[in-house]
Amino acid sequence: MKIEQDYLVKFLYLVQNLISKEVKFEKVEKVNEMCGVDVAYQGEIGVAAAVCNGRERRENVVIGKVSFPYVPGLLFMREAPIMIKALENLDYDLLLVDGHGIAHPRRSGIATVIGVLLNKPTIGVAKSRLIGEEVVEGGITYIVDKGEKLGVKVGKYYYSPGNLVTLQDVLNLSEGGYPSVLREADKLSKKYKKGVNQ
DNA sequence: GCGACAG
DNA sequence: ATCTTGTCGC
Repeated sequence: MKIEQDYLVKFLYLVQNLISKEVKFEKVEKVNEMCGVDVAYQGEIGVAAAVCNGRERRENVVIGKVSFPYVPGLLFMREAPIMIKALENLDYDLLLVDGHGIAHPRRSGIATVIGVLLNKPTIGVAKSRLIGEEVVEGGITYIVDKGEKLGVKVGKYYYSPGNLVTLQDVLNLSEGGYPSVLREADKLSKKYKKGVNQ
């Protein structure tokens, strides 16, 4: 029972290492439609909300039981499934995910996993640091781990590439403060979680 | 062995 | 993430 857990963690680490090798760093072109996704909880029930702001606002809310526990470094196992469901039928040029991208021990945070699985440009936006140190260079605070610049910290938030974007793209986005689509997704998920029980 | 540790 | 009131400040 305990051995199974150890093997599962080892297996998931291997999967993350493979996913990190699939990441592409390319400049994002023409971001007309941007989308943000977040999850709120009411006990074991997760409420995922995706909000997109393009010519017209589009949003999805998915409610379901989330059984995988929160394990630092393995957040994708808990939230990626319901987040991906919330993203169904939505179209966007850039996706913002609540959590880290490559600023992760195995360069495979939830924004990276989702970006590789969906083959979409993604950026991870987190409220706290998972790894690395903050190094200021030329007025910019970078998230550095083992000599690698993995992302930036702007204000109280940490931004890092998920997939199909460059560090410069991340810098440009972060200059705008906390992204409205994420704020909207957060608000929407918390709004719906209240009506879960009754 | 001792901390750190996305949400 | 969530449990939780008021309170200090722009």
